[in-house]
Amino acid sequence: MGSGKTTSFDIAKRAGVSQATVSRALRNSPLVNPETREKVQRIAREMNYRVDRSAAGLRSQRSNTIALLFFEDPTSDDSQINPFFLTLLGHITRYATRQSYDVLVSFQQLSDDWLNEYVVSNRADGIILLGYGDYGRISDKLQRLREEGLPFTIWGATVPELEGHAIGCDNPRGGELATRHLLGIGRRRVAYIGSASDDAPEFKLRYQGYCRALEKAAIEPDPQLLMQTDNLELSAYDATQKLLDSGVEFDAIFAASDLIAFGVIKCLKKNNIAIPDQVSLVGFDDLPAATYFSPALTTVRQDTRLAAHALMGNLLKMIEGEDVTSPRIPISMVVRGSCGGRQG
Amino acid sequence: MGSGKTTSFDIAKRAGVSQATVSRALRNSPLVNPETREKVQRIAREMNYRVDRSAAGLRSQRSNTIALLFFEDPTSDDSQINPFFLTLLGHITRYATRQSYDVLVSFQQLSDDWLNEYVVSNRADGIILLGYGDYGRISDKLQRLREEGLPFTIWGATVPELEGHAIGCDNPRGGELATRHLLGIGRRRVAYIGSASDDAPEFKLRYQGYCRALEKAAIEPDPQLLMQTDNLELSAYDATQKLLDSGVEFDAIFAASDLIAFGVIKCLKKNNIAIPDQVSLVGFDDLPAATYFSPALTTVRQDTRLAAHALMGNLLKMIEGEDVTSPRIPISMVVRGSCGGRQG
DNA sequence: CTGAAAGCGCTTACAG
DNA sequence: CTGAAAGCGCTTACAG
Repeated sequence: MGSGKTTSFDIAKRAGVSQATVSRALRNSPLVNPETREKVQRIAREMNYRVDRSAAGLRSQRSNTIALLFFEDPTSDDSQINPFFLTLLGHITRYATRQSYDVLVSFQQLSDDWLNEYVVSNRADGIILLGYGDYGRISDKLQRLREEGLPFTIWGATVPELEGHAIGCDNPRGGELATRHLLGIGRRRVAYIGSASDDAPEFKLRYQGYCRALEKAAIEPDPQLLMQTDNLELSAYDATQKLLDSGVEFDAIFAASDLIAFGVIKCLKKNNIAIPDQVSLVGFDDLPAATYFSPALTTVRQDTRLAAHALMGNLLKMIEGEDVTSPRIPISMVVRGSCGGRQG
Repeated sequence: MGSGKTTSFDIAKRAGVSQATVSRALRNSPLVNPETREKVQRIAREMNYRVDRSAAGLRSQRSNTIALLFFEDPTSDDSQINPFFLTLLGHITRYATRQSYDVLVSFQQLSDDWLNEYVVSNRADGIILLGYGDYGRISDKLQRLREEGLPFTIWGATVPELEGHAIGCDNPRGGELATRHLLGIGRRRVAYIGSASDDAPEFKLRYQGYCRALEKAAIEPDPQLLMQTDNLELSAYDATQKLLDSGVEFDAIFAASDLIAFGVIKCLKKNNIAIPDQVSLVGFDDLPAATYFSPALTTVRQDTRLAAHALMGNLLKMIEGEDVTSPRIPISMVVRGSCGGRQG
């Protein structure tokens, strides 16, 4: 037995072939004779042999690993990850496993040097970036990554500069659908709670969709009905309170995300404002928790499974050196009780 | 410049030292002269150099990576991961980063061969197992891992056979606290919804705590008030309906987890049973979503940060060959509106 | 279809 | 404190 770990040489000796043949057989190379392959694989199984990933990675210059980086808002405490990205994590990981890729997970600050940290060190063949962040601050980095040809995809607004890299849903249409739904049940004073700035492109696009729906209904967007907030439940709670305190009248709210909608609901309840009787509400994301409230939250669903597959699919193509384009991830309205109207 | 990637030899040439010295300097070896170290590190920074992880891993036989394996219930669809473990994921990942470890995430079936897959292949130096599973089916595997000396920790009941490996909270005390709280506000017919079988040791322990609290109050546990269900919202919904249909009277429910409590709430609401007026409810875990319901859920909180640190801390000790013991993770009651009584 | 050989880029005894 | 050398366990031209 010896004391060392089992290597491909041990398998080779036992199988009566060369070590190179063992390597080929285990990787199902078509070069190797089927019978030889079977024999080698059987012996490898019997000896509980596993290819050493470090050795394979060093020689082939491929880690067969992708890094999944979550951007953290430094303002949020460290306990909560945005549930939307967590759903993505599940789909991405399963998809990766099916493609024989490992997934490395890490939380990063926007300012960190993840650019080199992962790909240059051969820890990962490519990276997926997740998180609503201050895009302005990372766009330089993304351009550099792009120029250096490092494979990466990112969840966000599908801007032309990041064609193929950026994957997102049709945010303007989502915003328009949500707002049109509120108008369709007779609401006229629809507030928007969420970001509408360049720092958060996807939210800005949702806001633009909101404006478009209003304009199509011949309603002028009222700046007093725009309450900017970042994507946190607590911030949304405060923003809602501010809207209430302003005394501006409104009969509906389009929350730019479900997380924001949750903060809105808590604040309206606190102020004894009835949903949907006094105020109708639509969110965005369709988090599992959207059904926990009474009434349950009407929201815009993004297809997270397709999103995950696009993020991984494009990344793997880039790793293979293929060309990619940015798909638009489908969205759909999920009507529950928080709007009232036709659905009661 | 050349076309190849930057290696430690390139740094060595530029710094006028040997490649071995570069290696030492970058790893902050005390063997190297401070000035030499500074110089080497500066040049490495300038050249954007990163140590190749595969090469380092191959040579040192250390991956500096831990694998985080989630057991999936094959019955659940692939979208939802138990939020409790997701919280653990966050804490574990951050802790690992601070210790310069990478975290590999994967979803596994209980039956998979993760035993060899990760550690033997040198993909990870140790593994953390997460998931309420059918312990009976993996206890053999865990014993084998243990005998082979492969480093692993697991979230679960702290049984003597897995001393040091298993990390869990004081489940019996949690069950007892929850039940005592319900008795304290005057409830006498307390149902238990959740598993009470050997397949799910932590839930069984919570059930035992429930029984103990009842017995201390001179109440005989009523088998009719025990509704077994696995740890899914939908299953819990069905179990609650079954309890209702049975016609057995009850004035309180101890749900073995928050996820189960969520299913209970939905079912009680559907049946127009008022919480807490007609039925008081306590959960277990204190998921973020516990505050989304009206009334908010009273529950038993587990300190997930300490849990994560214990899982990682013990694992790292095992990797270093040190001895470990299983700590008990602290719990506490979080009283919200779902019980009524003193807190209203 | 198979084998002998080279070499991926490090870390770590060993020697000084 | 530093350097020359070995070697970790593979994959992959190259030759047959």
